Amino acid sequence: MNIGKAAQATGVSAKMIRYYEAQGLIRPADRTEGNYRDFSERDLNDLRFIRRARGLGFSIEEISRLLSLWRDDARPSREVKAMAQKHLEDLDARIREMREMADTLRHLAHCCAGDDRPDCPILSDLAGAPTGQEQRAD
Amino acid sequence: MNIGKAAQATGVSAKMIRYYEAQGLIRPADRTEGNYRDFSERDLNDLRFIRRARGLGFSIEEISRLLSLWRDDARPSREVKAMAQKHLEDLDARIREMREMADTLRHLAHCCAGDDRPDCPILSDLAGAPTGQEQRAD
DNA sequence: GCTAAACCTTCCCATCAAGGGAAGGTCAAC
DNA sequence: GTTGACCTTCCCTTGATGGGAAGGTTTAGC
Repeated sequence: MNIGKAAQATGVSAKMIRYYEAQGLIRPADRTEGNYRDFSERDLNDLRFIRRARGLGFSIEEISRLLSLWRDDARPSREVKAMAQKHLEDLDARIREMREMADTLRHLAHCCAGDDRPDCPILSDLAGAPTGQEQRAD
Repeated sequence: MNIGKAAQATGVSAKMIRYYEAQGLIRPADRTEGNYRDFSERDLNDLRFIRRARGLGFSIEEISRLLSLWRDDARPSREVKAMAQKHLEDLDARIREMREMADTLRHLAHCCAGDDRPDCPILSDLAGAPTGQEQRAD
């Protein structure tokens, strides 16, 4: 199966398949006489695994490790769980940060008249005016 | 005030100050005889504005527009509010995505024994096994 | 069996906001 | 007047992804 069909079958773009190969995430695909990549069913399964792991926000490096664990029949599930929990902490931290941004912004936008006049609490906040809502150093 | 002092005074690194200047976000700073950048109080205020706007997640391009509005005494606050709301939508969308990832991952990690045995619902999910929790195409 | 289109290959470039580091010029303290 | 701390510009790297060029291969139509 050539790269275009493999891309269609897995939902991973041809570009990204080549990139994953270059990064050593997947083994180099077989080649046809004409030097076209030739993907096996197993290759497709790896690509689908990668697509799902990307969908959960794992980095290429983390996915590389997850693939090794997946292929290792003697893996301790402890290791997989530890990776998941570490990634979960990262996600939660980033969500928290973004929620703080969003909450601040929501408050400021709510306080802004949004009309023809220039007075704007959003700009006042960015300019450093105290509002009772700015982030304090804890 | 030279770039090091300006960086300290504003919380924006010297690297980033030069970058913002190169990107046209701030006007080119004055120069001393020795070709050092020389920042005025007004420059510092611009840098602080940028730092706060970055803290709310605005992109360089958006900040460029916000700075123009800030400097324009005749701005309609409507424009600022519209920018804030657009950015807020982006933030909320990204938060939603990440929360879906985190929730899925939390469930999978919760279901994983995390011991010496190889059985692992996290890997099973990534490998495509149905779990009742995977994301469906709506 | 030829031709054109569709596909593949590699290689380089861009994104975005930041940092690293080299080579060389300037300034300040002692 | 030397030394060390600072500044300057320039280029490279990050991470995951896409764009596009130049050129080779395969396939479908005739």
